[in-house]
Amino acid sequence: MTAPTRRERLRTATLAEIKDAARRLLVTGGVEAVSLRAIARDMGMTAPAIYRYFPSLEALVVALAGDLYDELRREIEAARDAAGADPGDQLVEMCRAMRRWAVGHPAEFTLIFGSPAPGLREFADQCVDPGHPGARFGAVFLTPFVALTRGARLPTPPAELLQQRLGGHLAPLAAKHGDLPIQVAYAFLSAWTRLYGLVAMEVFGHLGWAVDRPEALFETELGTLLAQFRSADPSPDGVPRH
Amino acid sequence: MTAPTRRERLRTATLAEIKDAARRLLVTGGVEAVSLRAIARDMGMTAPAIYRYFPSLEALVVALAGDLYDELRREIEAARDAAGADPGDQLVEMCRAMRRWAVGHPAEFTLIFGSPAPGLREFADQCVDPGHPGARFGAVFLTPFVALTRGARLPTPPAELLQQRLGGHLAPLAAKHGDLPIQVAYAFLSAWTRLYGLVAMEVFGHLGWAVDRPEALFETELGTLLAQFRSADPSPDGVPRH
DNA sequence: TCAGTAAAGTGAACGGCGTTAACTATGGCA
DNA sequence: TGCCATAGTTAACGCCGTTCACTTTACTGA
Repeated sequence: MTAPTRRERLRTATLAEIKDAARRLLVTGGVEAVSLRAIARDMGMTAPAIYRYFPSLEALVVALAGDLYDELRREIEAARDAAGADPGDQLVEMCRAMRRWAVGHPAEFTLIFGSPAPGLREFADQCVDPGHPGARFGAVFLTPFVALTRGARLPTPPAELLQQRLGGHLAPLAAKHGDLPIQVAYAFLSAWTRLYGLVAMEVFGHLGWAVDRPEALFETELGTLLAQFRSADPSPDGVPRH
Repeated sequence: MTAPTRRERLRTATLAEIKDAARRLLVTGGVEAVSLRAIARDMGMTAPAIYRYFPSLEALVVALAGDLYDELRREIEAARDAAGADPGDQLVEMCRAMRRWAVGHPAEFTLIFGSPAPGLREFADQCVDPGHPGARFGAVFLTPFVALTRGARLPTPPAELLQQRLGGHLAPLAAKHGDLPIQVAYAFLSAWTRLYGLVAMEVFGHLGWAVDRPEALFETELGTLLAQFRSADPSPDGVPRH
């Protein structure tokens, strides 16, 4: 690990400046406002110069998306670390941090979790690789979820039924976490899609027809969701009651 | 209601042709492939001519989105009508029709349910108006859901708690369906966000890290979802509790 | 029937975009 | 000192939405 040369320092500084400008444009005008010419204008440069740093606008946007995954993950890790030792508390605070970040950074959330802009479809597909920023993001949720559900009777169909219906189709997940019981895997997926659906609908403006303060719905849903998984309250027959 | 003149007939025909071409471009290249010039090329026209029919490209895309809502609604109504009289069966088939349409028409689904393209944010906001295509779409689900949950003990927090947490924030929904018990309203919203999350994640490619056949997950989730609402466990007097 | 008019469509132009190609300046190294 | 990879420039091509001035076409009323 030798010290970076002057050239290298300049290069990484310019690279960061490009991504900063791109982020600024993303925030103020959405992904369609991110253009090479606008970035270059912001930096006092000309557009073709950016091709020394990224092979295309799409590649730049993909790199930005990777950074955003990492930023969101760090945010959620911080919420987890501030929540104490109970995995249920940790998950609640992580979900809240997720929504808080999404609502506070709608353009960024849209970029990584919305309908994929050109080039981001491939980025999402590569998420099976454990080193992918999205995969590392997801793994953060999995650990406390496993701890929470350990020993709990999960509100899912019985394992045999899941195995029959779903067993052969969880290959991507099993490749990374082969030791996951199928009930836990299914419960995790179910919870994740619920969380995603709620947050995404709010950020995309698809809840306005029903709710005028989505946070209230989120908190309610978070409460019922967690109640289903708390090991203190195992439901006797798999159907949650209140 | 007089017969349409020849001019009017030509006009509506051209209008339909424009939307057809736009739809074709949407399907093959996503919303960013829909351009006035490409549409005009497809029709053997020049781009400015389209301004006789739409004030802008955005307006054209919004009109297309409205048509798509109607198309999806008709598809789902057909599935309901083919499912017999049981509201549970109806809902299952409607959800399946929803996913089938979404997976079969990813670009169209993305346009109306994805992160909003320019101009579609406002379109989504106007969804509070009952005449809005999106509102009419949603209403189709509500009717059998209310029938299904009538007399059932819903797997939600008790009505008092919901009233306290959520009561004041369902104004948009209450404006159209003021007679809806809060437990039913909340259960409907919860179920809808679950369905949305699952289908959207599949269509947007955000499930590839976990599942290689999303339909299996969808069917499993649909089963557990419906099991929660089937009136197999009605309150003793057949009257909804709230 | 025919003049007048409103609608439909054209062509040129403006400024924006991604991208490529040819070219210039410059920092770092043998 | 001389070389050369690197970073940056300008010019250009072909897209794009949109506007404007213009022409063509179809309908209407006297």
